[in-house]
Amino acid sequence: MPEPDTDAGSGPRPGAGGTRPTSRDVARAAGVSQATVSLVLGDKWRGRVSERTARAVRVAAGDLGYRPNLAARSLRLGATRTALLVVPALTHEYFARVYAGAAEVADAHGFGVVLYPSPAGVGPARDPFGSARTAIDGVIASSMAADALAAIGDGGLPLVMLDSDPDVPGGPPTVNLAVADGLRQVTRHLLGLGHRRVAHIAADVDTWTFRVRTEAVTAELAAAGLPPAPRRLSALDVTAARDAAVAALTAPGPRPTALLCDDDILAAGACKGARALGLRIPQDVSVSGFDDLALSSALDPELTTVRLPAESIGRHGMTALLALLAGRPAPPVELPLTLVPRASTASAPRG
Amino acid sequence: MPEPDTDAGSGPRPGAGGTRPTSRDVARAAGVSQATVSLVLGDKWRGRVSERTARAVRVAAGDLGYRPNLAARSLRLGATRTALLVVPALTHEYFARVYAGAAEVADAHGFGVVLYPSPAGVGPARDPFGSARTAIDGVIASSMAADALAAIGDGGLPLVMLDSDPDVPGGPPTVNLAVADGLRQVTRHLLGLGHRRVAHIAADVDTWTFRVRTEAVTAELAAAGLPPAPRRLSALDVTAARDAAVAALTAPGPRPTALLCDDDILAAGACKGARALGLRIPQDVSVSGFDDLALSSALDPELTTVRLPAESIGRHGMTALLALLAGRPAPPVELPLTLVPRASTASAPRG
DNA sequence: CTGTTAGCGCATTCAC
DNA sequence: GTGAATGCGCTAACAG
Repeated sequence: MPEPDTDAGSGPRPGAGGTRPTSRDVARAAGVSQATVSLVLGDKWRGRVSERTARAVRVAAGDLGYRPNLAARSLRLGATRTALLVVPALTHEYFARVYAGAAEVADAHGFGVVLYPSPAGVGPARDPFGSARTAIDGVIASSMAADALAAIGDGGLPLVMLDSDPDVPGGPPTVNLAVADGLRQVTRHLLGLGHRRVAHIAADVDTWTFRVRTEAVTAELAAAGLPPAPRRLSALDVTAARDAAVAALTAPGPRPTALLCDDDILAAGACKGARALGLRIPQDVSVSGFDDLALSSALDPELTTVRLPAESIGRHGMTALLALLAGRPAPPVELPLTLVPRASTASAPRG
Repeated sequence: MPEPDTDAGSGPRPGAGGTRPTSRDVARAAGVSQATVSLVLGDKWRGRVSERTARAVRVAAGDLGYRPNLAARSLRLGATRTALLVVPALTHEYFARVYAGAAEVADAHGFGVVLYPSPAGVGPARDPFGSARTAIDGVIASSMAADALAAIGDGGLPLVMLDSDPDVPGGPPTVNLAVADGLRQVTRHLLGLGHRRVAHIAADVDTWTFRVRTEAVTAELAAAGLPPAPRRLSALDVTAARDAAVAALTAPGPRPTALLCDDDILAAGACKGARALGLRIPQDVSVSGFDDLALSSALDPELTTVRLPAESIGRHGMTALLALLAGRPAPPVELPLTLVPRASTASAPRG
């Protein structure tokens, strides 16, 4: 046990064991009333409390280690200044970055963000108030499946959707990535390198973001006068992607010269699959990813991929939610994506 | 203003726009008093409320879509049933899994978990109540630097440390990984393959978990009668690790035949470095990681690494915190680690 | 300029 | 077995 810290002059113990100091304690210590304390610490005393008193209050509060009781404040205000960020998988680097962005602007506005990892993307999310049981002022939902939305939206809470279908008529405000454009960029990149036989390794996940990817690839190939890419569905893990890539590369007919993958994880699997068949990347087959995860530059060769402004979408999402909470409208946003060409794609082999 | 309720048979709107129903509304709807509602929904009406009344209450509550106001409940109970999980980096898969484990047992006990990503591991964490401003009953801190702990520990809140020095005298309860043993296993694995010149690519991070790794490697090599491994410090990213590996492999003297890395990320960089020098893995040089991230099997060849029971440590951490909150002691825990031999390590080349 | 008063929604005594 | 009263800590009205 450490000695009690120097109970010399400095006053009562800061965060010590017993009970936490209340605003009344601060008031007593400063020789003022509770209301004054509230005003001073709430930063709304411009012309109502004397400078001297204000300082006294702050000193007393600091001395006592006073922390306002959030529960009481929330109860009184009817708001918690807390937003819930619902993500399909916390394990994914992308969502961590979305969180960081959201938390940043939240913080600047005195808001907090708590995470609710919706179980496995599948099925309607369980009660968000079970796991992240904080009282919540609003919800930001990222990349959610359609039905999962229902469980959330029903909460009657202000809602912002990230990376989700913006064309739902009465739907919530959305902040989106220009996913379609991103895939157009990849497709054009591959076409520009002379690839004519491109296989699409697609994520087997039924969310807007992945549906759009398939459409974009198809449309862009059609625009170039090419037949639709043979498509292989794969779960979002390396092993499944590996198998999908092997299947794509060994299918009857001429072998694809490029594997366009919905995601960096899939691309990692695709690389393994190609190599397992003795194919070199990018000389024999080009592979492209999507997301620009740390993974994409950990691989060898580094992945050509598309950078997603994850923090930015988080920031915009929180900004939109704040607008909603303030009764202002939140116009839809679409953020541009940039192609990051690296070593995993090269000119199509001749023949 | 909505009409007073009960105009149509089915009753008032569930989660509709206006105001949320309170327990008093439920009481009125069920024709009982507020106290009865509280008892029924709090599941403590064993012999105090009649079965019929209880059902009526539950029906009314369901009908109205009643949700207890957490703020009010917390205020009354003096506890929030919420724990704060402090992690140095949310972007890391490991912490996501720790969270999942903690959330699981929390959920089973009616607790919630909110995350606080302590900025960049460096410097004392900023006020945890700024970002995750929920009221908190206790804190679980994972893999924190020593000084960051201070800011947290001062909160006077019950605290459990994960993956941190268990030998601090008056320190908080700890739940630990047998990190030292894990590195001993790796070291022995390499020695068993005939490697005698092992370089250590170490994380340039001053936390307990990494200090222990270095000590364990050193001790194990000494036990085998070998000189200490040449050590290269690297930031926890692929590029830095690549450079460190190149430096290690091109240092004067005989070339190391194995790179023992503190972490899978470092190992990924090490692989790139080795390959950049024209060395094959594992024929020319073996590389080992630590963590068993998804990355480790995305690489080619797959990494020999050590699996960390991340979910388990999260579960144990929450369990310990619950014990603390219940006034019970939380005995220290140490979880075993298992070596996962894969393709990135092989017999030392002769010569 | 400052103090007094009231009430947010809930869980809990204590009467009945 | 049930209802009426009380207070958690805070902030927003008003009164001085």
